[in-house]
Amino acid sequence: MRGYVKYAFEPFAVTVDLAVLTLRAGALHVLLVERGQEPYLGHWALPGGFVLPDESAETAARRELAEETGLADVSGLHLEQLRTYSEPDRDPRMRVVSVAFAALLPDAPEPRGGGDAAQARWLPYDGARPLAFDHDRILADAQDRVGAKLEYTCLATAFCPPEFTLGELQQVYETVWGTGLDRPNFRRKVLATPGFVEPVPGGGARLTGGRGKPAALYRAGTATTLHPPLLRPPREGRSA
Amino acid sequence: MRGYVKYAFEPFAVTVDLAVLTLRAGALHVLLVERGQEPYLGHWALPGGFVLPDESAETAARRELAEETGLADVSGLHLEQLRTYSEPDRDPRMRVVSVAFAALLPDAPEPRGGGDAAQARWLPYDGARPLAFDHDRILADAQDRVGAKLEYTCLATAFCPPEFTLGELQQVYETVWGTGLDRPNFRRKVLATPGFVEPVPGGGARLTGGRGKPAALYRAGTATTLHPPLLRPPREGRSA
DNA sequence: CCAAAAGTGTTCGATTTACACCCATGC
DNA sequence: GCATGGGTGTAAATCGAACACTTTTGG
Repeated sequence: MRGYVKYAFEPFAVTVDLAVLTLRAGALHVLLVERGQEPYLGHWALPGGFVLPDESAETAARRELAEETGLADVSGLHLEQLRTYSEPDRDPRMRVVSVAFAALLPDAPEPRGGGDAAQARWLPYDGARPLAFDHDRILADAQDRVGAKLEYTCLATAFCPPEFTLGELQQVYETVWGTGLDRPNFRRKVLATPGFVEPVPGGGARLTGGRGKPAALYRAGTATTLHPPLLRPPREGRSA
Repeated sequence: MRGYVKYAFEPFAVTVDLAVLTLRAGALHVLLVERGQEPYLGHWALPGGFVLPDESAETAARRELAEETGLADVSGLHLEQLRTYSEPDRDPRMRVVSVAFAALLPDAPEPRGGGDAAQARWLPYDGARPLAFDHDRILADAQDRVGAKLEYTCLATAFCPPEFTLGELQQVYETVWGTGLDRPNFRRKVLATPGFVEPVPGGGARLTGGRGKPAALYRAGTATTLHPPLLRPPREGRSA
């Protein structure tokens, strides 16, 4: 039956592509690199690269994440496999199967070009289209997935620094979903979910808008799923 | 930067693995093949095979599904990418990256060995462990995913024949979740979701248990997501 | 004092749950 | 008749959206 002889089948190159998302100035931003060669010369693309012979896709993704962001420690960042893109014609040069990942960053230091020659930059989520290859699709899939997971997981804290206010957490939801939320109700839902957030021991507080009452600080809790879920407000235009 | 020269990097074999699930006699069953060679000789494994040079992983998965089940038409079956498994040591012979899929079947005809030599068989979900390679993990991931998607999508109808009763639909939920559901409430929730199911035009009915009132027949509707979701009853043992 | 942001309380209606009850069929 | 499974009704509890209100800060 299945011949496992090396090279009996056309070999595939296996790469990872990263949709690295963060929040800057209240807007969703993506880490992109400008292509310096054909095809898609001059287009923006998702950062990524080959999976090395002794790496899993996850390992390769975290290595690329460190290289492209220039961050010293990426071990705490949220990195999650999205899906694999394997259309035969997705790279015109050869057969490339790409495992796509979504990564979520709390703050957004301007990336320092790491090992790679191409400089990476943060761009607004809606800017810079069309991207190279099928990266528009990958990026859209990443945003879909993240938006959906905010509903029933504690993923939102991955966008926040180690200590954050409930207002900042709410902004994550509002920015990714593109909707407004009622602050009192949001607060209650979050605090009613055990393990979602926990108050910082000292009971610290921080001034957010320069004015107003300082907000209490929280840390991410240990829970990973949300019961009950924090559902997106239903889009208008129901077929009632 | 990235050298795209063929064979500049160790090539990977790319395969698909299928977790084909169905309901038989009120229990979840999986399609498995018995391995006829080392490694894992004699162990059960998920069906699967190589992605051919001109195929996407999705195309390869549907081809394998047809071959292994022996079904004439697999075009209507639910097939969904799960994730990709790429640990360097997952196959002791060579580097194999596998894109895993979950497939859902309504009924369970005993598989006729298709193009492949190894005979495929339906086994109860909990039987036949441990499976070959990392297939235990893949299968567990498939069940997790399916169980979760029942909550907020119309996926349950993928386990049902073209015409089904609400009792049968409820059994899908109960079997996959391993819990009991209140029939009157289940019925109302399903019917209150527009596009989940629609009554069969003639208004047919079918006797289910040999006794009792014949149940009305429904078809799968056009909706794909459930609003509001049909949440799993919370496991006992909350930290109240 | 005013504006702004955090935090608390309260109301009202929708949704969920739990259970009682009626209907149609085979034996 | 009675067991079995389908289908309807309903009251109580719960949840969630909406919004008024108080608190704490900077100007």
